[in-house]
Amino acid sequence: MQLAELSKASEVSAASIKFYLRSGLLQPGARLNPTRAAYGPEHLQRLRLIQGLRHVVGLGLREITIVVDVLDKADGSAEQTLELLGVIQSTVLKLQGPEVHTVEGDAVVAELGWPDEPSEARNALNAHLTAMTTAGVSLDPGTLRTYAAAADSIAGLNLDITGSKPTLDELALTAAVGMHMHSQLVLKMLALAQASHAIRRYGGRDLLRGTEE
Amino acid sequence: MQLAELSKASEVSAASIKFYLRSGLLQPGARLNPTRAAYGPEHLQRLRLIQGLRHVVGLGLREITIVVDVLDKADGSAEQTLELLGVIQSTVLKLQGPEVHTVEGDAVVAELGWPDEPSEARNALNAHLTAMTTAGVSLDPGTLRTYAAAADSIAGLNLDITGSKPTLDELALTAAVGMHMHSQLVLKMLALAQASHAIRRYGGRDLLRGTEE
DNA sequence: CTTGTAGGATAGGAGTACTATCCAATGGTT
DNA sequence: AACCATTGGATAGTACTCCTATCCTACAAG
Repeated sequence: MQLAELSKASEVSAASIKFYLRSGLLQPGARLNPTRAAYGPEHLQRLRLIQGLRHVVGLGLREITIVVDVLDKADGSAEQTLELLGVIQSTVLKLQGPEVHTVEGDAVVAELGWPDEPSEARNALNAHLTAMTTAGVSLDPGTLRTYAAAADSIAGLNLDITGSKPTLDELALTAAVGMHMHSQLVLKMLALAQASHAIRRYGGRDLLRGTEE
Repeated sequence: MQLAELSKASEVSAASIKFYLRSGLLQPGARLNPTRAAYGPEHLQRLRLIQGLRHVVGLGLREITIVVDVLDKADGSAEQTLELLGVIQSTVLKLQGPEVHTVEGDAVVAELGWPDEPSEARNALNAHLTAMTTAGVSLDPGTLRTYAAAADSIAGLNLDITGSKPTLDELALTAAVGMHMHSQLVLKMLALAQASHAIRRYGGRDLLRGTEE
């Protein structure tokens, strides 16, 4: 498979593929001669990963680069898979900061029997809980526990699916897209709940059809 | 309050305030004479709304413009408050599309006794459920119901807080920030859950501390 | 009457993600 | 063996967003 074919198969323009090659997002193909290179299915998969992270999850190229760099170093061992998931999480969460602790966060971890170890994700949760309190966004412990329980079951399912020996690219994509989709689902659910409560409270009829500009 | 003071109070540079004025995000101040204008608390609040939508929720200026345009037309009546909430939701959800229906979505609405009316939010939920199915992201009905119940209680609290006659700017900010914060909370919870499951499964110790590049 | 700051307008800059163009080498076709 | 479209590599340019810097004039306080 050469560039033009790869472009057609992936629905990414040849110019963009070249750009990704230059940016290091895509590994160079096997060189056939000084002016030709062959690409394989792994390149197609990588392009799918890039497109998914870019357009579904909404990551920037710099963040995607971080993920693919780990992918390119990984060999599929358990350790590296774990590290990969960690990097994906850090990247999707877009967070790095000092270690933070919250009683609520620790309570959730203890309650669900999650391993009590520091991680980027745990820190992100604690930092976010702090931020929510600071911003004055209400959150009762029951809701937090509800989220945690839901997350617990989803995470199990997610890893089950991705556990059937997919490529690391697929694992990465599934993990990132899954987290993002669920998070967005909650956003939409909240909007609908808010709309529903608002209709009850303010008693509108069909005022929520949107902007009819 | 003149420009310099407003800038100091809001922590937004004078140049940016001028830019927002030009963009119509901020109403012009009361003109004292051809080269001077006075700004009031409402301008400060508007700036806080802009900053929150911009940097917390991550909206673009075009989207923020849509929200403030509605705010500037609204008078605080129930109808307009409802419309405002609808616009905020449409904007935060970044969605417009054809009407979609899903059995799961309808089931949730029926189950929680939400008003069975079409809305942007409801459509967004249905569209998203469809997208999740298409993307192969697993979601069992129990989890969906869990989210819905959580959203239901949060929405109630949210409107209670915002119900104590705040300004419309505050209402808008609270609604948008609240939705976004909860959605991000779930994202972080999912990451932590996934990390925890992965540690159990792949048996790492402290491999999730992140990218130690 | 001077001087400094406000406010307005215009242009410029930084970041991101491509996209278009050019070019020499090549390989398939004739 | 000659030809010509294509490939891949490199460079520069584009489109968009969100500001930021500069310049200018008027006015208000001293």
